[in-house]
Amino acid sequence: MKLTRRKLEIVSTAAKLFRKKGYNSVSMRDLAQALDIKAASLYNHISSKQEILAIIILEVAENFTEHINTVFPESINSVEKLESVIENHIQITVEKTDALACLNNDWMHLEQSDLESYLVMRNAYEAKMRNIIEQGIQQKQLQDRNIDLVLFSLLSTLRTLHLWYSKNKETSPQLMFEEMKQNLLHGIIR
Amino acid sequence: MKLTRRKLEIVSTAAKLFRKKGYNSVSMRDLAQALDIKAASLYNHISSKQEILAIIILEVAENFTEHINTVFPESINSVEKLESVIENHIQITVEKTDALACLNNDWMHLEQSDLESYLVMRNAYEAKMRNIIEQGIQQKQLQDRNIDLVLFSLLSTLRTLHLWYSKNKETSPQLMFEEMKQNLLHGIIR
DNA sequence: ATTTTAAACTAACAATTGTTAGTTTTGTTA
DNA sequence: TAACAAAACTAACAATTGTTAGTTTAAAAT
Repeated sequence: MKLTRRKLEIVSTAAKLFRKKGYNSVSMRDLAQALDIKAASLYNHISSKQEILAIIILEVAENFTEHINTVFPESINSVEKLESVIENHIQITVEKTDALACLNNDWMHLEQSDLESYLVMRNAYEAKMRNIIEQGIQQKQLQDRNIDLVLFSLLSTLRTLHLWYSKNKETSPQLMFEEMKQNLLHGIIR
Repeated sequence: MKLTRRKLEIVSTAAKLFRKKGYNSVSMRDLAQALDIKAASLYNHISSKQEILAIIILEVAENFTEHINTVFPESINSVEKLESVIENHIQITVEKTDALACLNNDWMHLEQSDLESYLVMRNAYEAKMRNIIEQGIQQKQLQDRNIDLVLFSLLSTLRTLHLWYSKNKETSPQLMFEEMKQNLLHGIIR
């Protein structure tokens, strides 16, 4: 089934609902009501509830994958790479807030090959981030710390930034970028 | 209903399951099966599924509340206060991993007065953290940044540290504390 | 004007949900 | 041993779940 305009409406409405209550707490009747139609009518456009979740999550996951691949092979220094990653996370946070929240909260409800695809992408992403950090430590641009905890410190904040943004939508991406670069890379102590 | 030993077994088993799949994806039959009894037997010990969730979440929330109240009035400097908060988050992460994950993922499925209690505690906690950061900026111990984003940068990582810890259970709390203090307060750049 | 297509509808299904009622088993105390 | 309490059981309930079949309506193409 291809992505018609109506199907995209369904998917983005679903993302909004899934985000608030979680995939399993939103029934097809809830979703239909939000679109002012009956539940059965949804099946003219989508093949299953699962398909909706997969579309939402895999699209964002692919965005992350694409970006990390553009930044990875270049020989710019690792701090610039990290800045580019931060910028990308902010952009996705701003442009695809609901879908990003779904990815974070409901990825474990994906099934079979979709779950598989997601995990492959996530693992590859983290491995590449890890490489950037390792490179930074080797080149003495980053502090010599526990790599996994550095990686987690960065990603945990970047991945959940949508929680902050949804309550502060007036904030410009530029400001968020400058502030987060400081907080994450330089810390908060004077 | 008071907390007997059996009831605690039920609650902690539930926390483990809720954590993996989310509150609404764990049925009372799932929970019963994990305890090797029938679903109806659970009701000899608990009054509802909701009660289980409330016990899990409110207990952890009270732990955080108690700690921030011990650290708040003292006149130690704000960086030491932040270090104490970090230490407390790590301790709860290590000692109550499952319950903490439930709190993070499923608080929105609390109902009525339990949801109210949770939100009151969470708001109070964030307000006190905010005060500490404000004090730190005034006293020139912290960088003069967007306070809300500084607050979020700290809390987002501390709140989700259980995700890292559950895959790295051999790590000592001491090491985690030292590394996270560095990452969060001093940043990662050399 | 007629046909075709898209997208809604009603009605129903089988499965699963949290929970209750009433009963039996188990282990402890009188 | 008899009595009691704790904790399991079986059976069932009403509500909700995702989904299907078949039908009607509205819009677009011929």
